[in-house]
Amino acid sequence: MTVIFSKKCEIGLQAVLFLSAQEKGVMCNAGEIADKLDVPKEFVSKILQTLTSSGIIGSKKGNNGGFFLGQPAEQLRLIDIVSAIDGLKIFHKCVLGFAGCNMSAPCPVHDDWGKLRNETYEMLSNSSLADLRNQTINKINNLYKG
Amino acid sequence: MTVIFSKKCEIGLQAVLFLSAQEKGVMCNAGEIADKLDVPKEFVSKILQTLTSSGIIGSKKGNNGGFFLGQPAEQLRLIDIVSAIDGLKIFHKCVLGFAGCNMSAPCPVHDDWGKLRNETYEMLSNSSLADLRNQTINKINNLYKG
DNA sequence: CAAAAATAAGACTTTTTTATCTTATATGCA
DNA sequence: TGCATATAAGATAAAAAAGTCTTATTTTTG
Repeated sequence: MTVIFSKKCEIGLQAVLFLSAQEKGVMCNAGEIADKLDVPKEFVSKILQTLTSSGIIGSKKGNNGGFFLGQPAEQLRLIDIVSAIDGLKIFHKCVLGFAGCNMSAPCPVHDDWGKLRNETYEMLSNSSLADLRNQTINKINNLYKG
Repeated sequence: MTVIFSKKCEIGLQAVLFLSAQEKGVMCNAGEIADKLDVPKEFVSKILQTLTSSGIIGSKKGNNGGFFLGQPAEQLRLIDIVSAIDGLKIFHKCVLGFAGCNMSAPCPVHDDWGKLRNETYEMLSNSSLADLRNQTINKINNLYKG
């Protein structure tokens, strides 16, 4: 079980962070990304296709091709990747799973979770990939391969 | 996709809250709970078995049997149900899915998520089902059946 | 122009999760 | 005692998610 995001989304987030840590203009192929993140190449490849079609990353076919950020790092946020892969439903659903959870019929943690959910959303949307770059580079350079 | 908890866990939480909203000594059978929560009887029944074996709820077989809280509502917390069904791993994993995420190699949201994760844990563990009772009763009386 | 290397696309397989079915066992009551 | 009605338990089925494979297409380079 993942924490909040699906496996696909986690890998998508990691892959885009990986790309954002590269020097501008540098392209990475699927094999390289898969190797660094320690996930199957075909799987990461498929996820990157999704992100390509939504414009978050760009791709170039053929020899010496690969993937790269599709927009300036200043304009990309983690929430954009989440939105493209898992969608934003989790930011509107009751954490206890009650179907009709709203202000007039709130679940016992409705307000508490509402606050935490908003803060989670902010965590993913208030910083651009450019803002996160130093931490991202540090993480990418210390990837753990078990 | 669920928010944080598996479907089983969500239904387990809802079912236990449902039981905690009953008058003391009142027993509910699986059919009744399934009907109110709008989920299959056999599914809720199976989840209740898990919770029975972990002592969170009690059960009585036979005619007029059913399920009931296995401990005083003052001693039960939402985190106990989560722990019994999904486990507590999600409170130790990186939200972006990085394998070796720790203080010396933190992901770009390591600290932010750490704080939110702790507050989520507190949300689920600082109140007993007794503390939540009024809100729970209100919710149970306003269950939405789509 | 041909070969090599890369992504694109979609079919397919496997694994996990969710849901259902069946049989056994326990309880209460006529 | 026998029947109706519960849960218990485990097998099975269905659905969803994760992962793999194959073929097509594109691009660079010799």
